[in-house]
Amino acid sequence: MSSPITVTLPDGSQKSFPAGTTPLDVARSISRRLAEDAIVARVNGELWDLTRPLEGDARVEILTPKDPEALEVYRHSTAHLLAAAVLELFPGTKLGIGPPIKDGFYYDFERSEPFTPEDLERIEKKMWELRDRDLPFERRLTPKEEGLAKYRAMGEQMKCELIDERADEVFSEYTLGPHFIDFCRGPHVPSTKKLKAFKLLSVAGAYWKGDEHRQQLQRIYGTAWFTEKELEEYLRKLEEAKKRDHRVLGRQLDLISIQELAGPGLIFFHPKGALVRKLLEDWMREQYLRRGYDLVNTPHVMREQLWQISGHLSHYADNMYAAMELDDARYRLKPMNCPGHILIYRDRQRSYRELPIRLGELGTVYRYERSGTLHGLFRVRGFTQDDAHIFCRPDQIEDEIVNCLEFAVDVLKTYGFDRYQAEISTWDGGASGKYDGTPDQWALAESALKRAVERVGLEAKVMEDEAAFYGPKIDVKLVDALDRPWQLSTVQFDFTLPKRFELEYVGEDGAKHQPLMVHRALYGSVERFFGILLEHYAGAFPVWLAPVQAIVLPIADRHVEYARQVRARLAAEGLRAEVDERSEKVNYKIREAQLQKIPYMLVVGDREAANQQVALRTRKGGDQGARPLEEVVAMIAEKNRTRSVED
RNA sequence: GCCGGCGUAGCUCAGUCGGUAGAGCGCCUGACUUGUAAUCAGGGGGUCGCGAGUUCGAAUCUCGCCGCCGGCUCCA
Repeated sequence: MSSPITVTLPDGSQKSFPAGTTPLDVARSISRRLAEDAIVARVNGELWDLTRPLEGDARVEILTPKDPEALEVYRHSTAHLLAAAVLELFPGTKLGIGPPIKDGFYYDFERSEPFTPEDLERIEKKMWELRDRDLPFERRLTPKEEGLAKYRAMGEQMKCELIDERADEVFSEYTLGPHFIDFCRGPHVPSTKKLKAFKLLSVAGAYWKGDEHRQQLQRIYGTAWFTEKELEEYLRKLEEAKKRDHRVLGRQLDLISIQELAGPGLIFFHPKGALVRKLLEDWMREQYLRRGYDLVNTPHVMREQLWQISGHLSHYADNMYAAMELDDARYRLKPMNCPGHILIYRDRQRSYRELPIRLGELGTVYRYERSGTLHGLFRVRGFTQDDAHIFCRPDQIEDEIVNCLEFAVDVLKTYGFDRYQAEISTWDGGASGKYDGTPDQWALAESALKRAVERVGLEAKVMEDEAAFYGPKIDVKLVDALDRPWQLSTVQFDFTLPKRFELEYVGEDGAKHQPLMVHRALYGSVERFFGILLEHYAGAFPVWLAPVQAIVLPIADRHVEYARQVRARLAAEGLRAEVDERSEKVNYKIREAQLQKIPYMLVVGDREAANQQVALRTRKGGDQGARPLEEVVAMIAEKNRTRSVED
C-alpha cells in the first residue's frame, strides 16, 4: 500500500503523510524541537519506536521526557546498552532479562566468573564508549522457528525459553552494535546518543525467573535519567537515605543494637530506644482500651500439639524455631499470637451477646527467618506485634473492619504520615483450589472489606489472587519522608482457624454458630515501626517521642545551679530534660545536643539566671533568643501533650 | 538458604611487595570558665571476627566457620 496515510495528532488535527512515514518524521513536521526531545511514540495506543514506519492511518503521539512511559523505554534501552557492553567485554556471557525498574534498570547474565566491582567500572566505561558511537537500536522481525534455531545455536537457552513462552509466530528483536541481539518487544530509543545519564550501581545474585531452584544469575543494577542533573539528584537521595538508615541512626543515637553474641535478628533496646518504644506501646495500649479491645497476655512457649491443631506445624514449620524437649512434651516458641488468643476465646462458652470480642496483645513472636533476609529492625527473628483478633458475628463484620481501618488511619496521622494507600487482596474465585473457606465466606468477607474501604474513604487497589490461603485481607501502605513505600497495617480474615479450633458461640436461636475471625496488626511489628519512624524523622523524633525532650546548657560552672532549677521545672511538667553540667564551651554542648537531635536546648548564663529566663534554641530553627522560663516550659509541655509532629 | 562484597581501637577508617599495627573522633587526667555546631595539653585503649593451614615470619596468602552489607527468595 503506497497510498498516503492520515495521521491524527493528540490535539485532533490530521495530517497526510506518504507511506513509510515514521513517528520521527511526524515529529519533525511539527517542530525541530519536538523531534529532538522525542524518546518514543504512541501509535494507536501502543508504544512504538520513533524509527518504525507507520503501518497505515494512525493516531500518533510523540512522547518526550515529560511522559512516564518515555522514561521506562529509556531505561530499558539503557539495559540493552549494558548488555551490549557486557557481551563486548565478556563474550560468551548468556542473557537473561533486562527490564526497567523504579529509578533504573537491571540486566541478568549467566557467566561462570563473577563480575567484580572493577568489572562494573569497565562495563560502564564501555557503555559510554558505545553510547558515543551513536549506535542505532534496530528492530527486526523473525519467524518464531527460525529465531528459536538461531538463539539455540548461540547457546542462549534462557532466550529460547522466553521465546517459547511468549513469542508470537513472528516476533521482534532488537540489535545494538555488532554483538548484541535480543528477543524483545521494545520499543527503544532510536539510538544510543539519546542516553545521557546513567550509572551502574551494583551486582547481585538473582535466580532465573525468581525461582531458587533454577540457576543463579548475576544481576547488574543501574540507574538512568534523562539529565545529568536528575542523576545527581538521585545519587544525592541515595546518600541521604544512607544517612537516615535506622541502623546508622540507631547506633549514633544510642537507641538499639544487635549483639553478635546473642544472635542475628535479635534486637537490644538501649535506655533511650526502650523509652521511645515504651511511648509507642503506651499509645497503642491506650487506644486498645479506648476502642473496646481487651488486653491479654499469652505464653511465649506452648506445646507442639497446639501448633499441630492450628496448622502452623504443617504450613509454617520452616519459619518456626526448633522444638524444646521438656519432660511432658515438645514445646515451641510462638511464631504467631493467634492460637493463644483463640484459647482464651474458647476457654468458655460464648454468647452472641458478648460479640464482638476483641483480644489484643503486644505479643512477642519468634520466627526463624533465613539468614540472608535479616535487615536491621525491618526483618528480624524476634519481634513484637500489636496483634489483635476479633471474633464476631456476620452482621458485625463490616463495622469491625471499618473500626480497624479508622484505627489504622489514626496511627498514620498520629505519627505524621499523610500519604498512604490500601490494598485489598482477594481470592481467585476458587478456581485453583488453593484457598480455604467457602465461596459464601469469601463473598461476605470481600464485600465487607470493599464496603468498609468506601465508608472510611480510603483509596484502595484490589489485588486479585493475592489473598492468603485462609482469607482475604486489606493492607495499608504508607509513603515516608523519602518517598519510600512501607507495608504497615494489615487486617486479615481467617476462615481456617475457627474451623480447626471449633470456635463457637450460642446464637439468638440457641444453636451453635462459628464466629468470624479477623487478625489485625497496625504497627505490624513494633520493632519495624520503630525503624520506619527513625528513618522517617531522620532521628529527630517529635517532642512527645524524643527520649530527651530538652537539655539545659549552663554557660559556665556558676550557672549549673540555675540550670538544675530549670530542669526541675521541666521535670515537674512531666518533661524529660537533662542538664549538661560538663565544663565545656557552649558551642561544644550545642553541637552534641544537635547531633543527638534533642528538640530544645535551653542555654542559661548570667542574664537568664537573673531574670528567670532561658535562651531557647531549637534543633531546626537555631537560636530563638531569651524567653521567660515559664513561657518556654508551657510551650514544650503543650507540644508534648498534643503529640505535635511539628517542631 | 543462594550469589557477590566486607570484617583492623568504643565509632569512622588508613595499613604498599607477607617483616608481629596507625589516624581522627570518643574515653580518662589536667588546665581553661566559656554566649549558640568541636578549647588546649597529656594519657590509656587492639588475641587485626573465630579456627585451621602455607611460611623462618600472616592484619596481609589458602580453607572452614561466624557476623555484617547489596541483592535473589520470603515477609510483620
